[in-house]
Amino acid sequence: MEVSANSHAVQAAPLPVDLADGVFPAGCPSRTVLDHVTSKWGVLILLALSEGEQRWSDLRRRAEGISEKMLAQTLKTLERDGLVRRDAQPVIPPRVDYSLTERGYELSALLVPLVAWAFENAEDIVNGKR
Amino acid sequence: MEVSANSHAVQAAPLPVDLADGVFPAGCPSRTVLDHVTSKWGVLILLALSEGEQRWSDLRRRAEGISEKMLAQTLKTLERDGLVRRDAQPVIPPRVDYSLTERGYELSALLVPLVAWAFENAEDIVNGKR
DNA sequence: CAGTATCCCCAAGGATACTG
DNA sequence: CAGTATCCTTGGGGATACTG
Repeated sequence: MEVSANSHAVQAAPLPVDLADGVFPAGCPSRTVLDHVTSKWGVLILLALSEGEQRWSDLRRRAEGISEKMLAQTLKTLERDGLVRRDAQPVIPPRVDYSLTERGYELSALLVPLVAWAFENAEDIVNGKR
Repeated sequence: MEVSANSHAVQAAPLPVDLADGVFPAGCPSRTVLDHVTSKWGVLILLALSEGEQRWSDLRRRAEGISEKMLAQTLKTLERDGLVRRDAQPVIPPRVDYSLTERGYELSALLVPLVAWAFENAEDIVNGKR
């Protein structure tokens, strides 16, 4: 696997949002959105789609280990959130393409570095290396 | 609440990691790390700590809604992952400070924009606005 | 103050079968 | 192919009580 990223020490960025007390209020919409977006399968789907349009069966294969139920559920949630677009062709057998909306792309651009970081640091972390 | 961030359309960034088939292998360490880091409470704790050292009781208050059990569990996981440092003073009553390690800061620098984005888009998303 | 220890429950999510 | 429907289990996680 090829890896290329900025692994030089990043200094703590000042919070762009004022979260003085309470990182987020308990019932806050941001919590919900964050939960959708950072959900186990949500991240994987969003990431897969960041490489371009994919069919249901592609996504099933690429998000290795996902069940049909969870794929359907995750896609619906992301679609409702306006992050994923569903394009169903009226043909037989059916063909459905999933892709990111503009907002979805915006998000994936933030997700990609995070996932790349996880990928790069995974070994050290699970092995307890500092 | 004060907000300042780059909300102009971000174009799809090319994936820095080659994930040709399978976003991630099922048993992959990155999956584990990603799960820790993007867990419901993990994000909130990491974010709170990105503003500096905090005590147990601070964290409990700031991650509004968290139970003692989940706070303990989340902190332990993050500590094992080398993202959070625990500093216990041998005084009575006990005083324990939590802070980010260097790796933790590196991560939080990636998390902050994500959370900021969620915060900015939350309203539109839950209201179904495009 | 900073946690542990227990009990307990519900719903997230897997497996399987079926369908337009 | 692209899903839906159903059943069923497990463990995530809340509430509460206790402790050094």
